[in-house]
Parts: sequence; structure tokens; C-alpha cells
Amino acid sequence: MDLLDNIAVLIHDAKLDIAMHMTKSLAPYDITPEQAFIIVLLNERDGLSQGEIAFALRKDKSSITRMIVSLETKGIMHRITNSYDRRYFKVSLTDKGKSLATNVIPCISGTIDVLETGFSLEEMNELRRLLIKMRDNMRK
Amino acid sequence: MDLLDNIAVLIHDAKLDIAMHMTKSLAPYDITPEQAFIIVLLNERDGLSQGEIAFALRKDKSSITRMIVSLETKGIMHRITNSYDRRYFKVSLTDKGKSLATNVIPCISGTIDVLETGFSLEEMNELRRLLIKMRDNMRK
DNA sequence: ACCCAATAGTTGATATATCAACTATTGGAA
DNA sequence: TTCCAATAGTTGATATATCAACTATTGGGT
Repeated sequence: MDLLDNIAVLIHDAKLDIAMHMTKSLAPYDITPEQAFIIVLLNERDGLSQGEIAFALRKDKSSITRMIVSLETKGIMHRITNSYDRRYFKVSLTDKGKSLATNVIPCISGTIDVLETGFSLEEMNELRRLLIKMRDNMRK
Repeated sequence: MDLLDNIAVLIHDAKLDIAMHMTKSLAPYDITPEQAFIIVLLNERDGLSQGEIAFALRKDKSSITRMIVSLETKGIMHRITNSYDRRYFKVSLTDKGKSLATNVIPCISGTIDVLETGFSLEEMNELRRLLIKMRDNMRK
């Protein structure tokens, strides 16, 4: 087995190339892909808690804390303590954040469009199926 | 288009699950997958320069500097200035590093074995083909 | 021989990821 | 009602990634 050129490396490389593509596309708005996904999530489901954001994006709650603090500092989102349970924050986009979302969404969907260029529906379905199968192999 | 559940997210998740599997498998040896790949590379091609390692692993030379300094501190590899061109280092595994390599290699190949479980040769070839196609879409 | 552009590596700044230890708050059992 | 376990979030430590600015060294053109 080639330890330096195999399916794991290929998946790693594809992920890297996708991230780089999104990074470039988002650069004019001075945000990272990670930040963009938080913005997109809140644009769809406003008022989530940090824990819910972490769960939705499969990230550690501590990463979410730091990213949201940084986005709050930039004036993109703000946190309100939930008055029914003061352990929670409800995180929301500011007006600036909502306006940013309209710019960010085409960046993400644009990358996905390029990604899928030249793929038939059958190829997309097959790729999805095989990736889910591999992912599940890793989770067992 | 679903911005939070699409092929890019699936590739991201698969990469994450593979990394977590390798991390767990390597934990007894107190090294990370990134470190493991440097060890595997040097085990196959001893005496590479830091730039060559960076190129082979698609990493930034500054990341390689810091990782190798750390591995040198752990006594796993050492650097010798190339006497013909003193800008270069030749990086080599120490005896401890070579011995570690014999433990690390089965961890990596073990993860890949699990990853490929239940895949036919045709499925593997098709997955490879589709991932390369997507990767190339991102590189254009 | 000298100078300059190219090359190898280092360092600093910033962003993210992971894990463990921590605080604050809550709700339920005794 | 009091107390404890669970939950939400924060913080610190460590590892990696990226980019830009930096040093040291080299080799080629003049």
C-alpha cells in the first residue's frame, strides 16, 4: 500500500482545494470559510445557541466561542442572554451581518457550482454514496 | 442549493473522520497524523530537505520548520546542514525515529484498510476518478 | 571580484482545532 | 429547601495552517 498516495490523501487534498477556493472567493469580504458557514447558518436559523451552532457545524464549542467573539467584535453578530435560561446565548446576525450574508452566500454556492461542473446526476449520486460509505467506515 | 449539506460538506466530514481515526490510532505513540506523515516520508526517502518535505506533503515550509523542530526536540529526527549548499538541511530519522516508523506505518495502513472496507475495486476506481475530477475543478 | 536575484529556511501574526479544566446556572432528588 | 449532577459557555495549552517579512546563502552576469 502506498502510504503517501491513497484515497485518504486524495480526500485530504480535495478538501484542501475546496477550502482554498472558498478562501479566495471570500477574501474580498475579509472573512474565512469557517466564519462564512456560521453566517450562513444564522441567516437560515436566527437565534441559535453557541452549542447548537457547534453541533450543526460539527465543531468544538470552544472554537465556536472564539469565532463568535471575533465576529461580534467585527459587528457581524451579537449575543443576547436567554432570559429563561441564563446559561444560554441567543446568537443573531446584526444588520451588517445580514447584509454580509447576501454577499457570502453566492461565494459558497459559487464554489459548489464549480465543484460540480461536468458531473452528471448519476456521478454526483455515486460520489455521495461512496463518501458516505467511507465516512461510516470511519465512524464504526 | 443546500449550503450546509452538500458535496463540499461531505468531503469535509469524510476528511475529518479519517483524521480522527488516525489520531486515535496514533495516540499510543504520542504523535499526530501530520507528524506521522513526515516520519513515513523520511522512512521511505531519507535525507530530504525541508522544502522537499513541504512539497511532498503539500504543506507550507513554515509549518514544516515548526513541526521538524518539534520532532527534533523529541529525538525523532535530526537535521544536518548540507555542506555543498549551506542553505539546506538534510533531515533524517534517528534510530528512535526509525523504530517509531515501524509502529506508525501499521496505524496509517490500518486506517486505510478500514476506510476501504466493503469497497469493490470498481468502486475504489470510480471514487478516485470522481475525486480527482472535483479536485481539478477547484484548481482551474 | 562584485552585486543582485533566487532560494532555503525562520519568525511573527492571525485563525482554527482539540482537549481538559474551569465558572455559572439550572433542575431535580432527597 | 438544599444540594448535586448536568448543561452552556469560557479559558488555557498545544498543534497546525497561511501569509508576509525577514536572514543567510548561493550562483550567475557583468
